[in-house]
Amino acid sequence: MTAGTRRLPVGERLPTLEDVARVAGVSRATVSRVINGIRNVDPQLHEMVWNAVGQTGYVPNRLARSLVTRRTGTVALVVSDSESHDDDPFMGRFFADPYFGRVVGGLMSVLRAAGIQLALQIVGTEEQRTRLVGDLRHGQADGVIVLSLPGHDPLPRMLTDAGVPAVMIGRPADPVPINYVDLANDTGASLAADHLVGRGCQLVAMISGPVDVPASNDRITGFRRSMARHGHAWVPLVSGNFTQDSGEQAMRALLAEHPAVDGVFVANDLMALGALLALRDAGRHVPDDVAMVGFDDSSAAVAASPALTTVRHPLEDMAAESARLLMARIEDPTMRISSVIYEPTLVLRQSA
Amino acid sequence: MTAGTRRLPVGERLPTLEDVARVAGVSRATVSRVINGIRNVDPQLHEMVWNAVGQTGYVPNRLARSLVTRRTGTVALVVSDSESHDDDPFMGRFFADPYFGRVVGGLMSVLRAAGIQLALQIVGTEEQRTRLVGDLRHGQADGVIVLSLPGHDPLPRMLTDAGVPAVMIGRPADPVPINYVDLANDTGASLAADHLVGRGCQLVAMISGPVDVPASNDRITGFRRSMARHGHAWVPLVSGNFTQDSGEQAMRALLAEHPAVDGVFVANDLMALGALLALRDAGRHVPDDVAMVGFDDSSAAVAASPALTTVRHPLEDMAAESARLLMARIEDPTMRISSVIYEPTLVLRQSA
DNA sequence: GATGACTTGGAGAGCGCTTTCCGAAGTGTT
DNA sequence: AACACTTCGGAAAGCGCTCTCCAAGTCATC
Repeated sequence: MTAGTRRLPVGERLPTLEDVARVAGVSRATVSRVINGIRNVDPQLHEMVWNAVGQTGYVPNRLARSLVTRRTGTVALVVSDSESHDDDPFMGRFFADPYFGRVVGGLMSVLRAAGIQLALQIVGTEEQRTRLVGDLRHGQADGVIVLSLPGHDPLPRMLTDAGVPAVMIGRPADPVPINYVDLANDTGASLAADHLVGRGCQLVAMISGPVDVPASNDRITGFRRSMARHGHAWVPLVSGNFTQDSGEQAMRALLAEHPAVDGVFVANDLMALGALLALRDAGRHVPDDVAMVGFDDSSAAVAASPALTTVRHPLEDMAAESARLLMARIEDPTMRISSVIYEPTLVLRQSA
Repeated sequence: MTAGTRRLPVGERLPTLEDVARVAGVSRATVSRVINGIRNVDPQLHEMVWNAVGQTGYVPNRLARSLVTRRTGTVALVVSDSESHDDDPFMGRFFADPYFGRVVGGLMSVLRAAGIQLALQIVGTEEQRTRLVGDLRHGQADGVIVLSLPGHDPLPRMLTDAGVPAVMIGRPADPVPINYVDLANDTGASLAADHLVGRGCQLVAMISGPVDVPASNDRITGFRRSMARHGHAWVPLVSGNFTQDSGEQAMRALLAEHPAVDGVFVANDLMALGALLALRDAGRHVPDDVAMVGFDDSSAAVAASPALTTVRHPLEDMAAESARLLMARIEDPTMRISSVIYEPTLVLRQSA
C-alpha cells in the first residue's frame, strides 16, 4: 500500500457539507439538519439547501457520518470456524452448499428493505476473532449474524462479553446468553423416524453429520429417541460431513455392515443425494428396497431421483427472522435475550 | 433511529490512540507510527508503545482510520439488476443458485488472505444505483465486483464514469471500458455442439437462458454457429430462466414440438436437471434416446442421474481472478483496462 | 413595553485517526 | 569547535460529519 493521490483525478474533490453550506448561504449545521430531516427548519431555507445539494451533487460521506453517529448501516455476517485456517478447502465447499445461499437470501430479503448492507467475514484464527470483536466494539458494524461451524466456538461468548448485538443462526454449542434462531432439529428427526417406522421399515439406519455440530447432534438425539420409542433401542449410525461424497461413502459403509437395511434417515439432502447413488450402484431400489428420508428440503431434494421425502428446514425464513431480531436488538440494546425455534415439517415425495 | 447512549454500557469507553499515548508517555503521532510500522522509531519507544497497547487493549478504529486514509479494506460485491425491485422473488432464487455461492467462495479465497472483507449490495432501482455510486466515490469501499443480471444495466458505465475501481464477472451487455473476467461462452457451446453431433445425434435442440443475458446470448450464438458448421443450419430453441423448473417446462415444450429430438444442449446444469425429469416422464432414456449436455459443471451435474456431461465453467477461479484484478487496480489506478477470458472444457459423464 | 416561552440558526467542539511540518538531538566532517 | 546532515518525536492541522450549546429572533401575554 503506497501513499499518494489515489482516488479520483487530481483536483476533483467531492462536495462536502461545507460546500453545500456555502452555496446555500447557511451554516454547516443547518445543512446537516435539513439533510437528516431534524427539527423544524424554516421552509425557505429548507428549499435553498436542497437546491444547493442538487447544484453541487452532494452525497453525504457515510464514513464520516458513522464516525460520529456510531451507526454504520452494516451488519456483519460472520462465518466462524474455530478449526479452519486461511486456505482451508472446507470454506469452498461451504459456500457452494445451498445452505449459505439460502441464509444470505433470507437475510437480504429483510436487510435490503431496511437499506442495510451485509459484510461477509470469515474468521478462523484466534487473532482474526479478537480483531473482529475489536472492530465490532468500535462499531464497524451495527450488529452481527453468526453462522457457527463445527466445533466449540469461542466467538459467541466473546461477542456477548463485548456487548455486541449478535444473533446466531443455529444454537451455540456451549450455553451462551445469546439471541439465536434455530430449528427444532430433534423434532424433525422424530418426524423422519415416525415416517420410516410407519411405512413398515424393519432395520432403519441413520447417516448423520459431524457429531460436533449442535444441529447435527440434535438430529441424532431426536432420531434415536423416537426410534427407541418405536421399539428400536439401537440404530446403526454412520456419520459424514454434509457433503454428497461423504453421503455416498456412508451409505456404502452402511450397506456393507448391515445389508438388511431397509430404511435410512440422512441428516441433509446433499448426503442423501450421495446415498441415493450408492444405493443405485448396489442395485437397491428406492423406496421399494430401501426407504430414505432426507433433511433440509433444499433444491437438491426435488432434483434427486427419486425425489426426496425430506424434513423441511425453513432456512430463508429463519435467516429473515434473525435479521429482524438483530435489527430490534440494535434499536433497543436492553432487549432481553430471546430465541426463536422453528418447527420442521415432513415433505412427502417419492423416496419414502 | 433515536439518539442517545446506544452502544456499550455507559462509562465504558474504548481506549483510543490518545490513551495509549498517555500510558506509553509519548505522543499520539508516535503511537500511530509504531502501530502502522512507519519510519524508524527508537526501539525502546517502540517497545513501550506496544506494551501500552497490550495494557490498554487498544484496537484501532477502522472507521476513523478510513476517514483519513481513504482506504477501507472492503470490497463491495454488487448484484445489480436494473429490472428487479425490492421484493422481487427473483433475488431469492438467485442466492439459492450455486452460481452465487461459487462466486463468493472464489472471491473470498483471495480477499480473505488479503484481510479484505466483502460487502454485499443489491441494487435494483435507479436511486439505489446513484446512491451506491456516490458512496463508492466517497471511498465506502475500495473497489467493486459487479455481478450483472439480465438487462442492459447502466451501472458499469456509471462506475467507470465515477472512476471507481471495478471488475465485472461476465462481460457487460453494452460495450463499456471496464475490467472484466468472463468465460468463452461461445466456445463452450461449440464444444457441446461438436460432441452431440459427434456422437451421431440427428435432431439437436437447445434450451437456452434468458436472451438478454450476455452470457446466455453467447452460448446461443456459439451453439448455432457450430451446428451450422456441421450442416444443421437451424436448431430448435426454447428458452428458460436458468431454474430447474423452467428447464423442465422447456424440455416438455421441445418434446411436444419436436418429438424426434435426440440431442439437447442445455445452457446450465440446473435447467438440465429439470430437462432430465421431463425426459424421464416422457419415457425417454438418457443418453440412449436423447443425449444431453449441460453447462457449468456445478454440483448439480454430478448429483444428476445420469450424471451430466457438461461444459466446465471455472467460476471459482474466475471469481478469484477478478478479485486479484480488482486489487491490482486499486493499488494502481492507472492500470490499463484488461479482461481475462477463460476457456471452457467439456466434462464427459453419462448423459452424452 | 417588559416578560417569558418557544423557535431557529450559527459557532464550535468533538468522533479517532493520519501525516505534514519543524525543532531538537545525534552523527560525522573539516 | 563549528558546520552540515540525518534521524526522531511532538504539535497540530485536518478527514467530513453531527450535535450541543447559546444567542438572537418571534410571538403572545400581562
